[in-house]
Amino acid sequence: MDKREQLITTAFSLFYQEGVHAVGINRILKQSGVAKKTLYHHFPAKDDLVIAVLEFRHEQYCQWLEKRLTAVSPGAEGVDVVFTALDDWINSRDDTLSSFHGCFFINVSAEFGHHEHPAHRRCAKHKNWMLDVMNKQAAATGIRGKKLVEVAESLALLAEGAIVQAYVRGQDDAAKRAGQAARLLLAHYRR
Amino acid sequence: MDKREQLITTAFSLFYQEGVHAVGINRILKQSGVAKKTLYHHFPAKDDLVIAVLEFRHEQYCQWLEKRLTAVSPGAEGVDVVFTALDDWINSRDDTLSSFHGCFFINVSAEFGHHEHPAHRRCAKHKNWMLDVMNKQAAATGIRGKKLVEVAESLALLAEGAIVQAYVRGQDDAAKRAGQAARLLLAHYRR
DNA sequence: TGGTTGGTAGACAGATCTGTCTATTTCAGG
DNA sequence: CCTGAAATAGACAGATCTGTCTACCAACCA
Repeated sequence: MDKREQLITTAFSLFYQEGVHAVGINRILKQSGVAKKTLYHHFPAKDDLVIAVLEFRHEQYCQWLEKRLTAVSPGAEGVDVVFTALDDWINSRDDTLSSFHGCFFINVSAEFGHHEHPAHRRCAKHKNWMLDVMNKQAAATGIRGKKLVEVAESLALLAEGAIVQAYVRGQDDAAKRAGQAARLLLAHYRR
Repeated sequence: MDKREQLITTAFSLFYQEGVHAVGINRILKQSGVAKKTLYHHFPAKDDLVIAVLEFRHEQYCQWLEKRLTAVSPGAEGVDVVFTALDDWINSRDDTLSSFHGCFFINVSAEFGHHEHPAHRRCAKHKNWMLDVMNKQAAATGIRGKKLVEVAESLALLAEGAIVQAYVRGQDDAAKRAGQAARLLLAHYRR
């Protein structure tokens, strides 16, 4: 594996488990077996590594979810797939996305409070993508216009809430509950 | 104001805006005008100050929400009040809870990743309380048994999701959308 | 063959952070 | 009036963290 890639994956696993500010550069170097000079050859500063890690995780997450979505046709069934996927992730039944430690993007947002910070911005972009996924699925059920926006945002809200509840309270059936509510909402909007 | 209290409120405003790990003891001391010895007289270590700050915020938050809830009778109306309260908070129309920077408890959870850590535990406790509020409101509508658990958890999920979306994506109408979905869900469960 | 590129090991500078300690002050209660 | 508790300013120790720099190595390609 490329040294750059090695740094990113090691940094991700440490950042995800312990937080960005709690993990020093030296620990990443030691665990990845990469020299400090090499790190600073690839990244001007730690913050740039953080951005690269966010990019990496986003890519990983997209591929994971989209792969699961290809198994079914878009629409109500797709929405179900999203919530079962979340459920598998939360309960660590799917090892594609490491052991569950909440949403990496929410966690990083919390550490980089200011909205203008590139890291925070990158997190927002991930959440916009998630909303887009919900939008596509909802659109496939035939919902249109203002209702489409409403239902997509509500579905995204439920997904977000499930991840947070599962992380903070350790409630492992949060995604199942969210999926249930999602089905109800979707049925209502389809009338 | 008591020095201890002064430390806690100053620490809260800094922690809330910039994160716990990003704020050093010395900045809290400078801004609050309290001596270092005094801090360590009241708290054995920084972590203990963090716990005290969490306690303070929880108290503040409870009082804020419960005050707003006394204005109406519990039930569907109460649920509405919760979401309008969230909306006012997110859009900083209510200065009881400082300017909106997401949920302090979610943010702190993200920084103290391990579930066994006292700070993380304290955050879970806050979320349990929030669930309890939803439970009481839902119970007042006459819903009982398994359905009560389901609807209360779904409502909590929506509230959580709204706070996160508002924070990470800066979506300021998240609570309105969540309130809308909440009304739908509640109506469905009441049949 | 010789220059460029990517890599290694780790010393080092300089900042910062937590927590301790000294020496001094303020002030309320017995 | 005196004693003890609470507070002050800030030096200091010791750890840690980011980022720089030196000196060296190995591979590749022109």
